[in-house]
Amino acid sequence: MAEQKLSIPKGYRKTKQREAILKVLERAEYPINAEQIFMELKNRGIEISLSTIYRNLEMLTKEGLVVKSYMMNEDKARFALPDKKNYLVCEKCGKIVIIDNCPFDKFKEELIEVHGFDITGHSIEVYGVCPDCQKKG
Amino acid sequence: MAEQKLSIPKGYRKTKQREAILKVLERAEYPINAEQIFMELKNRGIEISLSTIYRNLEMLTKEGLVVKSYMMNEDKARFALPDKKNYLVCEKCGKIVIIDNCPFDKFKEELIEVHGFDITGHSIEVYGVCPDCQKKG
DNA sequence: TTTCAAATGCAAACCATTTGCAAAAAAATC
DNA sequence: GATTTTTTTGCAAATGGTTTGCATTTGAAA
Ligand SMILES: [Mn+2]
Ligand SMILES: [Mn+2]
Ligand SMILES: [Zn+2]
Ligand SMILES: [Zn+2]
Repeated sequence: MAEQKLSIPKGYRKTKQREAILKVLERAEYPINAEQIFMELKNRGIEISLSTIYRNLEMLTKEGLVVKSYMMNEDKARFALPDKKNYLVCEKCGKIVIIDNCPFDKFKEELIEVHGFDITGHSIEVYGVCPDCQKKG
Repeated sequence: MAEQKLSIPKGYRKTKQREAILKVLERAEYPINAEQIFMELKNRGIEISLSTIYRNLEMLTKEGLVVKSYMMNEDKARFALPDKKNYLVCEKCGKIVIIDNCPFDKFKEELIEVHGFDITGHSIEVYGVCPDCQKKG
């Protein structure tokens, strides 16, 4: 179950900004937004602009290395590595807890047992290709 | 399995705009955004402003009558009645199909069987109160 | 009715995100 | 390793969904 090291996708140049963003996402424990990445890098003394962060997040998302998501009562997008895309959010304090095993293989009761959350709701989005589009190739 | 008619929450006034918004949400087959509600009402000759729509959607969401969500590659929020908050989205054409039974009680395979989608991914968000906050009351 | 808080419409403000463009940096080529 | 080519970056300005201030209208209580 070793963490596979992330690398910049083929066809894209290796820049210190790009690598720094990936490193922050790797170390993050849950989805974070562009501004948080910006701050984290600023704290580490790494020069970067917000637009560069946005441009890279867009690229990484398009390439499938990163997953974009939105949370209730937030108007900013969050980004995370795919293994951190399913999570529990506390309505009160905003605490985020990653769900390690795919929720599709579990039940609500089990989530309650494992995390101790009092679950009040959830939202699920499933992506795929509909029958019509499958036919159209 | 009769659809329970939506009504304006206690403490809020009954206005034609408020009722019109609720009616649009009731008739909608899947989550829609503020602009779509605006257009729908305009087509029906109902006078309303976008800000009134936003203000009401915020109130309805806060009161739990409506659920807000975001979709991939869209920078607008969508709103729907709670029974339409779980759905399948086609990555190719954007078609939205409501998942009638709580996905937590099903498996991916069943979704494939029922809807014929080729499922490529999903994201799940669970809301609740964490153990710490439960203790704090 | 009269009264008054709540709701609306309009325009302006907000703010996360995007974009144009010139300069800087990376990879390719010589 | 210098030169050329292409990508990437930074900055500032633009974008666009959403929010907000305020004067006016409306709902419902009295
Ligand atoms: Mn459900
Ligand atoms: Mn926006
Ligand atoms: Zn909490
Ligand atoms: Zn499709």
